[in-house]
Formats: sequence, structure tokens, C-alpha cells
Amino acid sequence: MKFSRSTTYGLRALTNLLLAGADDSSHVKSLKIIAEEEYISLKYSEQLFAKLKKAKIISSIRGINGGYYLSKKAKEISLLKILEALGEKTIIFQCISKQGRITCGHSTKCGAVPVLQKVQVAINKSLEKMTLEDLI
Amino acid sequence: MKFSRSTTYGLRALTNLLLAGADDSSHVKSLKIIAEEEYISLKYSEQLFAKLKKAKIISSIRGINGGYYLSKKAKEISLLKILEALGEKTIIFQCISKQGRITCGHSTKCGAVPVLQKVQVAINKSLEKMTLEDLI
DNA sequence: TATAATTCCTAGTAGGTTGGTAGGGATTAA
DNA sequence: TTAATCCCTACCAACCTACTAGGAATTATA
Repeated sequence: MKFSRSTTYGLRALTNLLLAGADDSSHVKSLKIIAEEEYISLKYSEQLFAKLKKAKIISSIRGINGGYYLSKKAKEISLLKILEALGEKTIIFQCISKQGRITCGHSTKCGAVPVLQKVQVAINKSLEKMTLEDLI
Repeated sequence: MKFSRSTTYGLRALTNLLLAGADDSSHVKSLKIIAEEEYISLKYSEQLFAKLKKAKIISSIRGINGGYYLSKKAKEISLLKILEALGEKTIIFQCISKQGRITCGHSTKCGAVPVLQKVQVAINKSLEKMTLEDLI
């Protein structure tokens, strides 16, 4: 129940982008610079940015002088969406059937589920309410 | 950011103990039976119960006709305490310094920390408020 | 057009963690 | 004395995370 390192990297990189004012296609920032500033491997951050792009959180301009920029305003990008984009699991409870099989997150057979669902809901609400803007 | 399988097992086993009325030294339940009922390996559950015992959530009677019982009333055992006992990490954010080193959860240098602390607090409050009693 | 900087795509991999297995010792009621 | 139980420690396979690596596609600029 912790954030993976890639999530941390992603959040750092996104705030970097935000603080650089890279919020439209004429104000981009290259990943090389971001990676250097955030002490993240370029190659690794490329993979993370690919995920963020797929989730339409950021956009890119290719070629020389290209780079990335935020697709939306910071306050329109929820933390939950970022986490999901980065592959961070937001389901905290792997339900396991009485037979020992992993089934789903909402089995009705397991007595432990209801309360964990409450926890789940509480967490997701927090994550949904907070946005990238809150990070700076 | 999910619960490990052992946490699930632990919660299932504890609710089993609770539902069996094993709440004092004259009402114990053997782990063998619990493990069978919950479809968990006996040897593995022994390790989990060792952790729960160390955290004083359960107590034990050794020897034949021995077994385990809850050390406290179910509503006095918070979910947070159970998770911690089982080794579930309740710190969701590994802070990583600008130099790339994992430092702590509360570095003042990382811009992402404050909001994640809020998330952290929200989650921990939920977990602290809920007790074993809520599980059944 | 040639070059260099950039994003984009895909494959591989070392090391740590998780979820066990295994063997046997200590304790105690009957 | 026996058998059931808790207790202790060591080991291990499979999976996941956090990378490394190589190169292709794209594009501004000289």
C-alpha cells in the first residue's frame, strides 16, 4: 500500500512541467531537461511520459525543439487520473475467494470486503479531489 | 497501493477467530482449523499469527487443545494496527530526494510532498477509525 | 539537403519482494 | 507417553519494479 517509485517520478516530472509554464503547444519543455532536473533516467522517464500521453494528461511536439506540455489546466487534472495513468493500482484490496482464488474487489462472500470498500471509497475520493495544481 | 495477500489472509483469519467467539483464554481456536476453514496454508498462517501475536492483537495457549484468541475486544482493535502488525506498509509515499535517494516521507524539498501527506492522513484516519468489529 | 535534437517503440534484465514450503523444536492435556 | 498444538528458522520460486539498451520516426535549422 504505497506509491511506486515511478509514480513519484511522474508526479515530480509533471510539477516540473507545470512550474515551467509548459501548458500549450508553443510552450513545451524537453524531457531531457526535465529528466536532468529531476534526476531521473531519460530512458525511463520516456516510458512514464508515454503513459501520461496515452492518458491525455500531456501532449507532445516531436522533432528538434520539441517537448511536452500539459494537455489541460493543472486544476483539471486529478491526482487519481495521474496515478491511474502511471499504472498505480488504486484498488487496495485484492479479494480472494474462500477457495483461495483471486476473484475481484467486490466479492460478496468475503466478510472483510464491506469495510475495505469504505476505506477504498474514502481514499479514492481524496485522490479525486486533489489536482495537479495542489502539488505546487 | 494495494493490500498484500497476507493482509487479506490475516483479516480473514481474525474475523474467523472473532466469529468463533475466541475472545479469552478459555475460548481458543486452533490454527489448524482456522487455516482449513479459510483455505490458507497452515505453515504460512503460522507466520502471520506470529506477527499478530507479537503485536498483542492475539494471544495463544500452547500444547494440545491449545489455540489462539483475541487479546482485546474487537472494537478496540483498529484496522491500522492490524495492517501494521501484518507488515502492510501504511506509508504510501516513498520520498525520494532530488539526488534520487530514498530519504523519508517528509522531505521539505520535494514539492509533491504536502498534498501526499494530506492523502496519507486521510487514509490513516480511515484505517484508524475502523476496527475488527466493523469487519463482520 | 544534412544534421542534430527530440519523441516514440520495443525488448531485455537484475534484484527485491511476496507467498509460500520445509523441517523440526517446545509445550501441554489426556 | 503420546499426540496435538504453538513456535522458530531457513530456504526458494515466481513475479514485479525499475531500470538499461538500441534504434526508428519526426522536424527545426543551417
